[in-house]
Amino acid sequence: MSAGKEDQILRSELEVLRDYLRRHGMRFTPEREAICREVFARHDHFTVDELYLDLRRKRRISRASLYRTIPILIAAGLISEVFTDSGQTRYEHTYGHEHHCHLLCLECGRVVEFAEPSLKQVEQRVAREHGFVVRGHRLEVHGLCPRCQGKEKEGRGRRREKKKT
Amino acid sequence: MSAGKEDQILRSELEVLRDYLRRHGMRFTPEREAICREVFARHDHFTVDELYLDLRRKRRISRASLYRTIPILIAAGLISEVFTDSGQTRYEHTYGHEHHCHLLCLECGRVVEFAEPSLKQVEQRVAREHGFVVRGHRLEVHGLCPRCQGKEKEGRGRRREKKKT
DNA sequence: GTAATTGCAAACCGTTTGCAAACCG
DNA sequence: CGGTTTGCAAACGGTTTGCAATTAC
Repeated sequence: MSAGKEDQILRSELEVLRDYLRRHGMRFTPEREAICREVFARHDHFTVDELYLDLRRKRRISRASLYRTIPILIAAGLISEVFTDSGQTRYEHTYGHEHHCHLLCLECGRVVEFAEPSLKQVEQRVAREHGFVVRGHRLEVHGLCPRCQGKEKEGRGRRREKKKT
Repeated sequence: MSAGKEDQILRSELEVLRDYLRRHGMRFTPEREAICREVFARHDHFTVDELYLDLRRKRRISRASLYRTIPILIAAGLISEVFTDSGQTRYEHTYGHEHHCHLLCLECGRVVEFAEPSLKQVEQRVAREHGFVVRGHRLEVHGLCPRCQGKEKEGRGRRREKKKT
């Protein structure tokens, strides 16, 4: 991703967004600004619906705007999809942060972030070998967290939970 | 995963399935057998629907049986989810195969598999540091394949295609 | 002014589920 | 036989989309 360039002044996420929009003939609207602010205000792995409910408390906004804005934030290098959890995609803001990987508990869904610098070299090697230009990577390590070891259900993993209305 | 244990006689996937089912008080039905065979007959990253359409040509089967059987095959260590592509989950059979990672073209969806033995150590280190028991990992490297470099649309990636009926 | 964007509601589509009939052990 | 599994069709739920009204530039 384009983040994490050290020795370089970091523009604010809003500037990045504004620039991206301008360069693409798109408009910098209050909705897009609010969504971007909200995304950088939280420091978790959020779903579109969580974002929607929080934003909704502060202003008028529709889910459609969220669904239409998320891909823009991704293309602008501000956020990325981190993983899919019971059918819903989870995102995190990445602009200005070191790249990191995720350790996931298969039983309870707990997430631990960790750095793995060696993956940069893996990226390079693979890209060279296959003629790709690399844009990024995603590493998930799956396992059982301390609390969930032993009480393992020997089953088919977490089921999708019913929506809590 | 439980695959890839060298110096050990490899049971056939059907035996593995039969054992798993018996140990769990479930039945070895012709449907489950057919699904398992089909999964090991193909060597690609398939969606449930692709599997369904192919199986359908050979025998009577319902989508529901597929959706109910896939989690069993996963729990039995025969297949795994590889990635999500325009909203659909793609799987591959993994039993009896060395673990590998995937290099994905963001533009056309092309997939290249590659081995990365060093990830075993990464798994171990992270697991130790956080007290997890590791079950496996998934590494995706994202980029542009040779054909798609340059013609890059500077956009929001591939859109979900309409179903081809 | 005018093309882009928003909100709404309906459509979409992959997946899950209730139920009666079929069937494995 | 009895509890599992199947197929069907309907339900679910996250995401996308058509459209008229609104708005950034």
